[in-house]
Amino acid sequence: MPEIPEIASRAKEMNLALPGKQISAIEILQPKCLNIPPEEFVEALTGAIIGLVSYHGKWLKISTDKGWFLLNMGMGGEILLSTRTSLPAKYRLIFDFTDASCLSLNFWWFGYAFYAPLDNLASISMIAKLGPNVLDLSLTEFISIVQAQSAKTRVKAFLLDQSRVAGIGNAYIHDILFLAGLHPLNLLSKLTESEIEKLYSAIRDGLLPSLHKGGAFYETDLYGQKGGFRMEDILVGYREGSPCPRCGTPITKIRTGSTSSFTCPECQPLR
DNA sequence: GCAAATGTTTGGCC
DNA sequence: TGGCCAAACATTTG
Repeated sequence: MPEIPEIASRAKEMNLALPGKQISAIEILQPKCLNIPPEEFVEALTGAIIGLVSYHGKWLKISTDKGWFLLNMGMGGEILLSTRTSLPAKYRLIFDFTDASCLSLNFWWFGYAFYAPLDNLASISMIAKLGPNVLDLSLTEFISIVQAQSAKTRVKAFLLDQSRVAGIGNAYIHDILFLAGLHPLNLLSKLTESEIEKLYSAIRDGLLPSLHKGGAFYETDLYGQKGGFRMEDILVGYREGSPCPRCGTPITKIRTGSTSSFTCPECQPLR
């Protein structure tokens, strides 16, 4: 489940390894994940020289001198930098470089690999509609975004809405809400100023430890190494029945709309 | 062996 | 507008 910690880590690794490499060939095994016909995609990026890599929300943005290569890993997968002789068992897309290295991509369910012209990143609506990267916001900016939401917006729905703040997904959100002491279904409009500040801090405290460890254990880096953020580092997420780290009450798994949430019923009361 | 659940995102319906 | 469902169809768990 690639969210900010994994995406930002991958962007950093790619930035150290990819700039300057020239794409010599592109192999597409799953055309469905593209935004344009495979022939056009190959034509657009073959020969391109890679520039800086950045991220916006859950999207990786790889710049090249021939346009943007945009990647959304969906519900998880691998981005591996290796050679043709050591490819992973499964992949859906391979970029070969002129130095004989190659970047293979796999995602195990949904995922997108898009192309956008250099001067028209906005043509990709999925990216154009994204809100600011959640870790880039100042407290003041965060407060004004929160206050701009409608009266009926629930805390969890807000945090997951990529058009408001980008980068939080349904994995790290469990610990973020726990750290903030908020039930996922509480109304955003009922939060006091100090609760909004606490939520702001909780977002950082919930994401930064994993970011600093290269992402979660269930995702791998460009070289196949697992992330350093382990199950033991998770506070309440996926820990149904375990004691709450603060009060000892068993953590419960509840249904919140079409997603699940893990919460401490004592520390995160529904209001 | 089968059913259910799983990180994403969009679009359609009420 | 929000909530809910279905759709893209892989892989793991009970």
